[in-house]
Amino acid sequence: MRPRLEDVAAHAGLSAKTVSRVLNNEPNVRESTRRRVAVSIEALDYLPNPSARSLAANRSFIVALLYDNPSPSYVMEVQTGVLQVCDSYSYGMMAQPIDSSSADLVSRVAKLISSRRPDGLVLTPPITEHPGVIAELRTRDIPFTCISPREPDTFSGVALDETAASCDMVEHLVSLGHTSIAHIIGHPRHGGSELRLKGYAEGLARSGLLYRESLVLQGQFSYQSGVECAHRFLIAENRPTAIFAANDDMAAGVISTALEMGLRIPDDLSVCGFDDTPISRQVWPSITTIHQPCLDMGRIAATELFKIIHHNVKANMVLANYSLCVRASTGKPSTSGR
Amino acid sequence: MRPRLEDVAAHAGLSAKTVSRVLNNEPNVRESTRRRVAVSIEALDYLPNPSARSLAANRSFIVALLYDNPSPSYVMEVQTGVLQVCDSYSYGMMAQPIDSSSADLVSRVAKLISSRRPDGLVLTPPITEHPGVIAELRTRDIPFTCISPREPDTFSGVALDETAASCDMVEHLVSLGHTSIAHIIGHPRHGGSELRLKGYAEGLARSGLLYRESLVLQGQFSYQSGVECAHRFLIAENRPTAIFAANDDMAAGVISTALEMGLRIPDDLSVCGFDDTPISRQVWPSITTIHQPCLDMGRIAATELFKIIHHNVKANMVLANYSLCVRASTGKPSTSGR
DNA sequence: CTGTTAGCGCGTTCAC
DNA sequence: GTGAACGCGCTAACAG
Repeated sequence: MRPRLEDVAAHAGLSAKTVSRVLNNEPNVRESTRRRVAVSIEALDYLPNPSARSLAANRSFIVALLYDNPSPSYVMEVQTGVLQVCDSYSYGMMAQPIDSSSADLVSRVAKLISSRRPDGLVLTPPITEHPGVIAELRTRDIPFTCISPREPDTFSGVALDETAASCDMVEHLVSLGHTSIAHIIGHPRHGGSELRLKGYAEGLARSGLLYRESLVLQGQFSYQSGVECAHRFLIAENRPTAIFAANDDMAAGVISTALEMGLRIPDDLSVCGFDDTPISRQVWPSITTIHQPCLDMGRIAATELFKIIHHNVKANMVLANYSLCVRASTGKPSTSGR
Repeated sequence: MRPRLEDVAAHAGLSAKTVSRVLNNEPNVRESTRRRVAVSIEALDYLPNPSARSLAANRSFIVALLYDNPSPSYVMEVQTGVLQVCDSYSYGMMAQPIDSSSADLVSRVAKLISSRRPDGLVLTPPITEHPGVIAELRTRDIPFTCISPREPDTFSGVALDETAASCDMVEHLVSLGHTSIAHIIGHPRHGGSELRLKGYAEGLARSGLLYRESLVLQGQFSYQSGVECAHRFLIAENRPTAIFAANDDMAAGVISTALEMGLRIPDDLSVCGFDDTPISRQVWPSITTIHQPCLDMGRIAATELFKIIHHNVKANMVLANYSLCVRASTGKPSTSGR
């Protein structure tokens, strides 16, 4: 059988409680005692039983990551980041995919919490948008942090200045000489879509360009929606010289459509995306995009969460850094063209 | 406070043990009693405390998914499948990324098992290849199943007939008229690479074509390795008319390189991949590939695992179905060309 | 078929 | 600074 706390205590010639104190980094233990315990733990190869700990302490030592995102790379990166931090706190992480459009989302989340009893949650878009879920968590007073919520001011966690990033992207296009820049909006239920659209508009304004309805279409963040919107833009009389899609998947759709139509990228059309997902590096030409540090964001969200769980400190909303990745899909508009 | 088992028992006018029996679907309970318990559980909105259950039953009710795979979509799909099955058994799942090339892999796995104490494990490539890990699990007598192990006969879990699939792919190319078909091998530490190479060779043999060393290069499953191998193939005197990459990422690299060089796909070069990952649908032209049902494979691996954990039944090696997805990147070789 | 007793391994309360 | 007794909520072994 495995050694128990009691065995460690016997080995060290101490009481179980003292060993427990050492294990949980509690104060009021002499440093020399601490050492003796550490030696015995090592000697017996002792590891605490998580169930017993949880039962007695009335905590699960588990964090839940809630997601409902079609992008596997996004979820994987965030998950990896959260896991890293959880590991460092000897916490477990449970990945919880959940259909955020289902009518009984709130009761599902409630059930999930009741059955698994996580000590805290990390929420990702678009679950961060759901007022019912937020209300439920706040009512139950269960710690949580958000990644990229629509209104960062009212949450703890991490966000990106997506508006500024989009603005930068537009200015990049303008600096290349583009004046007819189209935008494909992201999924309507993701706060990011709105912020990126806002940044697009701001970028135009700053450059003295007009925001034109005809140059903006609603997408869904999916490759297919990129294809469809691109088609509509590109068969138009006066097609834009650049298309800024609100994410990389849609940008890839734009590229496919353009190539299919025989256009050259970036000579006939510049294309850019957002997120810096693997696809932006794996299509030809490679896509100019905004790097979103998902791994870091997962780490930060978890770190902020542990401030609440562990240190009983108030968590903050941290702003992560983005960067513009200029690649092969953007260039000067051809003077000939059209 | 939450209701406990005892409260349910009191409400139903029964003993705690009887309620416990119902909860765990044990036999020797009258059907009418079962109903009474169910009613009380419903009435009190009772949910068992997982820690207490685990402690008393000496089981964690948790399954661990071990992975070390660069493809986020692969891991996500498998994870989703495993999660679905775990949910249906009221089990939790812990995702456990682990560096399979680290020297102390075995001790890491051992530690992971000792600290989290999962009731079973699902192993994915390339961890399935590691004899030390397998030995450790067998020594500890902890249930596990494998997804796509190199030698399916000696494991339980799920596999694909990757050799047959590769063979089919080659025959597809041959049927289009190709006679000069190159292959890019996958990562050397993945069993699949070997099987796919074998299928490539078989496909050639069946079609009466010669296996030529000069038409086979070692890749790494990465986009970049696809780019490099493609370059070497395409600058050759007698370049192949088709390149079969052992996965989609490498195929995407081949496509980029070919387009960069001004080749038309599939007119000047046919390209195909393996896995049917999202990228195969999101590049232009879309990639002909083999569909690997990762979600199902995750489900199957978990289902087989629960045969051992729950039913104490022997698990099997299940063969999942693949299918050939013919898309836009393969076609007849142009008679003009070259 | 059902109930009783004991204990899983740890943290908490309070005493010293 | 340290220790003893108790209880967390549930299941196992046995009795009936």
